[in-house]
Amino acid sequence: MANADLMDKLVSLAKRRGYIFQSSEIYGGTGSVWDYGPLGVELKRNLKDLWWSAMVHRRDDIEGLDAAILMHPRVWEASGHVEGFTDPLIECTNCHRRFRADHADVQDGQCPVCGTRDAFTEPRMFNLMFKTFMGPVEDSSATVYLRPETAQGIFVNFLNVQQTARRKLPFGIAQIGKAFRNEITPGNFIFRTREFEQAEMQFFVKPGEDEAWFERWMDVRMEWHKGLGIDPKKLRFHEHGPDELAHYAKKAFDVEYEFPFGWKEFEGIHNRTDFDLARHQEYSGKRLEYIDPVSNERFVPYVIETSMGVDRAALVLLADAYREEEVEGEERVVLGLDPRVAPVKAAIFPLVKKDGLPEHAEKLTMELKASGIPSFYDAAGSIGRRYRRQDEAGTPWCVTVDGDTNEDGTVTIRDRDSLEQIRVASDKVGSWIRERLAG
RNA sequence: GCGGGAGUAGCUCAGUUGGCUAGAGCAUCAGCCUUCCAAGCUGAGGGUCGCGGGUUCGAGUCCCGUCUCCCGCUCCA
Repeated sequence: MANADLMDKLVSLAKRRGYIFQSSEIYGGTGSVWDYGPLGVELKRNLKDLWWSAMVHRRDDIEGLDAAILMHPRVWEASGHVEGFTDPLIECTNCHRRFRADHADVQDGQCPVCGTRDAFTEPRMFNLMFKTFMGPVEDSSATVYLRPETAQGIFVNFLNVQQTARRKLPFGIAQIGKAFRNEITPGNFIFRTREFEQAEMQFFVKPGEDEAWFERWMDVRMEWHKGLGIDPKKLRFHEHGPDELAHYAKKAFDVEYEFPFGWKEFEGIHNRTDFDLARHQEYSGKRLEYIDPVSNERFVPYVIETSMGVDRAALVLLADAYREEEVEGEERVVLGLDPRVAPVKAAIFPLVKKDGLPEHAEKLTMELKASGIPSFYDAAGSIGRRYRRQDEAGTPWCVTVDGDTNEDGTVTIRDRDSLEQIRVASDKVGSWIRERLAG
């Protein structure tokens, strides 16, 4: 399958099945903003819940946080985003390429691409931060930014969390939330969007221990991704060279996935050193030091950051799960999602619409839903058609109520991937599914 | 923002030099049929042809404007 086609098919399937819609579609759509539909929101929630479980609930060294999107404007001066996120760009009026005006290769007035001299436009400032106004009056004194990263909410709360949670180093603070960037070049579906969600963890360590923790978090995060069933051959690390490093980072590794449009980052692991805390200390005038309770040593901690793009990770799951295959001469489209992230866990069918089978199947559906297993009842069309619908939606198990159910109380559970069918007592379906979700 | 491409049903598209009430396949829904992998039959719903203006007896089609999307231009989660 051609890769370009794969993205088109993914976008199409995502819309057809209710995973992802373009924002404000009835008005013609809004570029690079997407809405998650009934199935998409479940996928994304499952993904975030798994992350939170792994990073917060199942660890004893990380606290959670949910900081506000709007922050004091000075935060972004301290963080370097007011300066670092503003690029003076010039454009060659001959070939229409754009360049950073402060880069050396355009200082002589010659376009490095087409060679035309003195054909540049005046520099224009592109700030990647969204601005809005705090309060009813649109006055510059009330200008605030939509956060371009969630991390700063963690840094400004470092002492609050450390003290209230009575934490000793090393420990981390985790948070999931929206961030906003006025990207010049958004695109590739939900890969680069102007509104996006991050799942971030900032791990505070003693300076000198940062290198070792960096390595450990690289391992932890890569193992986590593999644990979601993502094809290991399509996962790799990419180390940032000196030119690529963000203004806050001393060392950075990307977790990359081989998307249909190439290897691209969907999580970053950064050694942010003491840059952020030190800058906030400087700009706020407040001490942001950690005092070691044993040695009474004072220092500004170093920070190891793991920052996952939730939307990108969702795209990884979708792209990795998508496959087309043949079953008995017929083509089927399957979203082979891990059952833990699959929006619907079980679809319940009456084999035929008579003999009380629909009533039995509806009752079973409600019982499963009541027990917390997202389930879906479907009686429309042939059994094969219903299997195909669920394959495409990513549902791992289909449960069919048939004539034998009336005799012995068993139903057929059909596995999406192996296509194996087994008989299970109707009242044991819930526990059968729960076992597999846990394992 | 600049260059290029494109807007007709949920999706993929057709629609002649302007000319009947804008069509097809798939999908969806209802009914029939059907005892485990997209069978079949009958029927239904769904479109102000992106939007606005103009030319014309008549515009999906021609003209002008406008909006939006997609692709490319050191952006990073």
